[in-house]
Amino acid sequence: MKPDQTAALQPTREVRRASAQPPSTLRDVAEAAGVHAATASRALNPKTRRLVSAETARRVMKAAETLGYQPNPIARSLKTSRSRTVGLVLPDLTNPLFPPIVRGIEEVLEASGYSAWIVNTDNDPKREQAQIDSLRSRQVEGLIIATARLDHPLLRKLHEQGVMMVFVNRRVENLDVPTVTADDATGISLAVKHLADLGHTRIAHLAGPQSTSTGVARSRAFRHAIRDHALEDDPSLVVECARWNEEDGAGAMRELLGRGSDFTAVVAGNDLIALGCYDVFAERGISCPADVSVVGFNDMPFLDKLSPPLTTVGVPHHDVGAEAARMLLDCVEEPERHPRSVLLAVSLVVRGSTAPRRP
Amino acid sequence: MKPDQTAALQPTREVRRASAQPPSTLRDVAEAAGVHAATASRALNPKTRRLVSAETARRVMKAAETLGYQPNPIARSLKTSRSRTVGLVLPDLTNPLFPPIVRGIEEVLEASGYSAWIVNTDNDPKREQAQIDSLRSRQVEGLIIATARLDHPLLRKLHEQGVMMVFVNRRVENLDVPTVTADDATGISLAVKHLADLGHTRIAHLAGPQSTSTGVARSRAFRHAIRDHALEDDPSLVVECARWNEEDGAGAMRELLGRGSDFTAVVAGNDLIALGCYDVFAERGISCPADVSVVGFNDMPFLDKLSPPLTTVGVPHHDVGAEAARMLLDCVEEPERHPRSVLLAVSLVVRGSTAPRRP
DNA sequence: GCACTAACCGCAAACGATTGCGCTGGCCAG
DNA sequence: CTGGCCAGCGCAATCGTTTGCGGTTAGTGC
Repeated sequence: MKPDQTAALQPTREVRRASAQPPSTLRDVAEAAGVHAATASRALNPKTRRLVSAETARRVMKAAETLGYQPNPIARSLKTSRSRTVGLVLPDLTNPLFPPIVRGIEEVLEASGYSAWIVNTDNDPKREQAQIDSLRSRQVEGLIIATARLDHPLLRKLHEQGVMMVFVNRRVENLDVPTVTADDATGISLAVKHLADLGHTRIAHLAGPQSTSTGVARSRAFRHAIRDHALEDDPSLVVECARWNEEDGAGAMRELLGRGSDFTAVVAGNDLIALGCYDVFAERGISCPADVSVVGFNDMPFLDKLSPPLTTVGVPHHDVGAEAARMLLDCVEEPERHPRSVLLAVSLVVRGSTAPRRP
Repeated sequence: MKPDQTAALQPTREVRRASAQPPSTLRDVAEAAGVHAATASRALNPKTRRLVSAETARRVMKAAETLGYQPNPIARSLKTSRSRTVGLVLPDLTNPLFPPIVRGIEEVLEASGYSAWIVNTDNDPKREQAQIDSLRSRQVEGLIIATARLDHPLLRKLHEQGVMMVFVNRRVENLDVPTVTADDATGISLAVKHLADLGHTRIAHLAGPQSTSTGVARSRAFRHAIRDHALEDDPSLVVECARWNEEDGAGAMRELLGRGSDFTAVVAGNDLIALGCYDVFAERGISCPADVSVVGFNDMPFLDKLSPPLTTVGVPHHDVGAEAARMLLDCVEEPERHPRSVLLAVSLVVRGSTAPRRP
């Protein structure tokens, strides 16, 4: 090991290019202002500034300004065990559902001087454990979790340990953690009403995983809506997908067709499941919406360009993220506050995949 | 300020829930093994393990094991000014092009014990500057940059300062920085050949921003391909988009139609620009591919479900990311190595948006 | 003129790891 | 028997901040 005192980004390549002088430290500022580092620290922090005289505060701040001083977050974290950082735990960034949420989160975090560490779990509990461990060792001050399952021992344990968390989209059973979700129930109800208004009476449901709160909320809402509109309540018309993706959506649709019970419309657990239906329709020469109407859930990007454009339930992803971030920051600021949860309003986005029932 | 020595994630809420004992430190391990912290440090690090006797090394490692010791990355970074972290600078995570690249990057980083910090710049130089500053202050060991413009003073300066970087998708003019891109030239050439084979002779090009290397590479390749196939080389058939998005794609298509020069096919700078064309076609009752064929670039997700499914050139996004990460790690490991660049092979993905020219 | 207080500021100890250097003891050669 | 060497380990400094505590100064009341 040769001694290498250069900062991380300064390469060891010998006398490489222009100087790149090392960033100035608090000591530099203090020296420039003719005070002790401790005083400089207090002068720079608004919360402690009243502990130093106005005059020295001014001098220190000017020195910091001219030196272009930027506090070293690493050193600060080490001392304070805070990091102005939160962890963001996603199943898979590749799902177009998440980027808008991420943007919403980052927007409000940034306004408060925080930032987010994004990790993917691929729905693998081992990975999830490892990623969360890694986040915690980096001193994140809280977690925004998008991977919750109804039965989720890891999250339960974290909560017992007092880890600050908020859930997005899904929640854990009997766990009193702030959650922000779309209003699944009215979303589904809007969808069913829309189909009922179009004359459909035998409506199928490709439910999301019943291991997730969202999956059960939506399928429960589906049953209720069916009864409310006095439509045909046939258990053989609902099939569950093991995962929220196209593949399982397609599988469920094949299963449904295989059962032979007829239907003229389907409400899918989410947009990806709906896309799975599209695949099967293409396979089997079924026409949408002529033969069967489909409605999705989420209104993920580019659905309007599909063939046919997918009718779906629009949820304000950006707001979901923003709200979650706000709640997490609230928790961090005043941990005693009782957890609230918020339900965001949704709206039906009618496009081309739904049509009146063929007479 | 009340004294708060609890770790970041342990709440101040009084005696909240189960204990959540503080994570064990190197000293704890050392004590348990009956050695000094320095020795424990050496024993735990494979590179320095030969400095301690095999026996003590064993004892220390066992102690670490039973205590569940996890080194504190913050403290380590502070001391070593390394972080096992790289920065990932994107224009906008919401662009479906990026998530697969991100996954590729994370995959190889993870294998080497690194992880990535993702930031968005929204194509705003101020934000870019701020975000990169923030990354650097967090001691990232290198940057993967997806926001390069041909003329990019900030990146040029960073390179002069010796900051480790690799570019993805785009490069900076006259800057000798490792880059991984798709093979734009053959991609465009495949597209043009495909259209020529279908009988098209007047082919338009909606070029990407000429401020980006990718934009100029693709439009240059377009001109060459046109000449190679002896097609009509009419300057009024190419219009430039200011940004790589649907909106500007639509604008460019309107401009093109406004010019009145006729054409039967268009190769778009990327998929989003192509989607912009779809919008305008819908507006004006133009039929694709009957009236005009369209080919995109990138093969972003879900294009196969569009109406019509978009013919495009497929680029291995995941590999782009993986390769970039590998190169960055190489740079970090041996900074003297001369920068290589890699060009990844592309392939034409023929779908429904291209058809033989109408007689 | 003295005691007392408040306002300011510096000292030094942390936070948890890494690392140059120096000390110890055992071993071997002369 | 002595000197030298080396392996193995501990000491202490260090990274850049934050913060409890104690010391100095000036100001006030009597």
